[in-house]
Amino acid sequence: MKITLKDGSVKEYSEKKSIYEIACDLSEGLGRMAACGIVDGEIKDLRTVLENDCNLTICTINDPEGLSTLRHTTSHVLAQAVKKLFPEAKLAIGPSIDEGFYYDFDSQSFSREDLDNIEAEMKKIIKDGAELKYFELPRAEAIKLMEDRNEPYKVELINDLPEDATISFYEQGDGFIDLCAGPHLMSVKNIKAYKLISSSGAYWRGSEKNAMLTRIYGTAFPKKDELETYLTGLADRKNRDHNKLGRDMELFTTVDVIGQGLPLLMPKGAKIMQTLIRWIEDIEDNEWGYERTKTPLMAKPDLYKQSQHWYHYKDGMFVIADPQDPENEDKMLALRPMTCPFQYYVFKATPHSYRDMPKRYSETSTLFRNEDSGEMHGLTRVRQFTLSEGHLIVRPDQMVEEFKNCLALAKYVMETLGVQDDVKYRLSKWDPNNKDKYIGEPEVWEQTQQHIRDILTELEIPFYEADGEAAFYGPKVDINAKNVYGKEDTVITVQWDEYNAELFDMYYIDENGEKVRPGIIHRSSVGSYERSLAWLIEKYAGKFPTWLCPEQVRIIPISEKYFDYAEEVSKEFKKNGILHTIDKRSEKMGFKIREARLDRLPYMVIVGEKERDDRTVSVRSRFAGDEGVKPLSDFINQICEEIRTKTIREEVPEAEGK
RNA sequence: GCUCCGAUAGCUCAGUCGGUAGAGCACUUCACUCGUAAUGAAGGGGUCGUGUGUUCGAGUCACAUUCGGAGCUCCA
Repeated sequence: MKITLKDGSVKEYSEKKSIYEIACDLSEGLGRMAACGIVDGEIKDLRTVLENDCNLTICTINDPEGLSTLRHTTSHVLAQAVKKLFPEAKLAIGPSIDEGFYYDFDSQSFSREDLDNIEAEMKKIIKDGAELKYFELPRAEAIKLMEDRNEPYKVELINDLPEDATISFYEQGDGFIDLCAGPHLMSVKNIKAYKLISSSGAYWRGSEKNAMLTRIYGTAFPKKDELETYLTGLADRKNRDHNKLGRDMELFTTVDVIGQGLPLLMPKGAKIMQTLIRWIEDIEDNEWGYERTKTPLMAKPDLYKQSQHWYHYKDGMFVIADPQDPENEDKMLALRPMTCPFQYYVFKATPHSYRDMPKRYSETSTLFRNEDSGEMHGLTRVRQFTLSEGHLIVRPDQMVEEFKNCLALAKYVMETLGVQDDVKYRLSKWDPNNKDKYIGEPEVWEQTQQHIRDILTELEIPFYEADGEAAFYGPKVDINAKNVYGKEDTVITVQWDEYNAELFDMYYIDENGEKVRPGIIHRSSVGSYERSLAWLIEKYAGKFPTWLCPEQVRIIPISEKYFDYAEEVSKEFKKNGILHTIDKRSEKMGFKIREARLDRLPYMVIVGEKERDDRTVSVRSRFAGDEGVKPLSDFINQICEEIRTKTIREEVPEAEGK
């Protein structure tokens, strides 16, 4: 057989050989480092025996495929260690994931101390350096083996495998056997750097109807220093956690008697949000053709019944009963969980000619959703939030163009905020296997999904597709960003809706005087302001671009002798809309500078005798350190320009401090 | 909603075997009037998240509850 290698060279063998044997044949080092193979594009275990001509890439633990093999094998070592220390634990599954691996057990929960003990046990196992042995069994024997070993979850997994599936196992060390499709390293001795990160609960097979298992998360790397780098990075990332930093910086707080998911924005956080809201409202109305609406925060249930939300999300709504007549549904009100139907009724209030289309409505809209108690997180998932929520009522021939415009607005907003490279676009589709969750016809879903696919392709926006992520009335583009914990949040969404115009009997009059159903685009431009603020805190680690800072300059008088001049400077700043304070505390300048730095201020101006006499300021910034003495008017021009253009100046890290 | 962890001064945290609460920073006052990352001194501040129980006695033990955190599940 002829084996074509990655570099294009061809190796010929007269008899069949395993990938491992070929790796060893190529070089002893490669044999030692090999983790898995890619045969004609498919990832294969090293033990796979090749008989026919094929393309073969041999991956080491330094390749992405090899790294996940390493992690997968580490998860087996973890399972072996857990079985040794906690023989009662039942094995569930243990795959490699993005940044490591996990293994689920049906067992007691594990404390940090338990994890440390398990890690120590893993060390012993690795030191023993067992080989992993691969074997296959017919279904009945496989089930028997797992039943004998009292592993009910494995039995269930085998039972659910398709008729023709190969049922494979790996055995290592003193009789540890796991049902597993592989691939795996040849031996556990190649595991050099690993760490158990945390333990938590996870549902068996990802369904809340099933038992809660105990999951252990861990990670593994080819080398110790790579592991160290990862762990340090993990800690650094958590230092940016908006939920910690936002509280430290006095942007928001929570109060137990106010309730879960109801953060209070403090003056600095509220100022940032005000800056964002004013900006978005201005550009939407003045540059992107939107009209503003202001609609009620609550409505009768009838409205949500008409929109179908009542039937899909009643449990997630705050319903207010009439105190005089609490049982009477006709007198109830529900706080709005979205603005869609309110803006539909704005559209319906007047007749519309085809000439006046599209109508683009936007509202800075406060919404209420009764999220389950475990779902709330900082500012990213809350029970009351504010969305730049818009609905475009569009002629069918305008849908594609307007959808593109919505994506363009989202892109412009992200570019201005400097976050455009941190997002992934997702085409969120319906789930053809779960039709109850969605309204409408399969053909319409397929068609609209294809429209969106075409648009993204034409705009050359990289995207991925996901089933079951659509809104119940239509597919959407979700723009997602990772938070510091590596979880994806949807920050902006643009949705294609073919159904609500029908539900709400919306129409416009075409050139023949006929009533025509419009299409609807649901969209946001920064998404939820709370979530966007969280995103920005984490993106900039609290060091916001100047235009967003709640305090842009701090005036630092060298002593109280210069307070008068500081006030004069302050007056000039105020005239120019520059957000600032004067630090009048009886402290040394060095102390005040240190505090201003720790407060992450973009600018400090120091005023003393020289500055007062010359009407100058001595400027120190987060970006360039000591910027020297400038005429006051020059500094004002400079910072006003920076704020007006929303410039994101590059940070120059200073040697000292945090 | 589920599993687990946590809550002590404004913040970060210590508090041993159950014996009546402690540090640093912050805050207030006073002195100093200062030139690019911490001036010095004095002082105030806590019914230990809340409730119930065990106990002669609870920050410490038990139960409940609220809030916070991680993960799972969910997210119009």
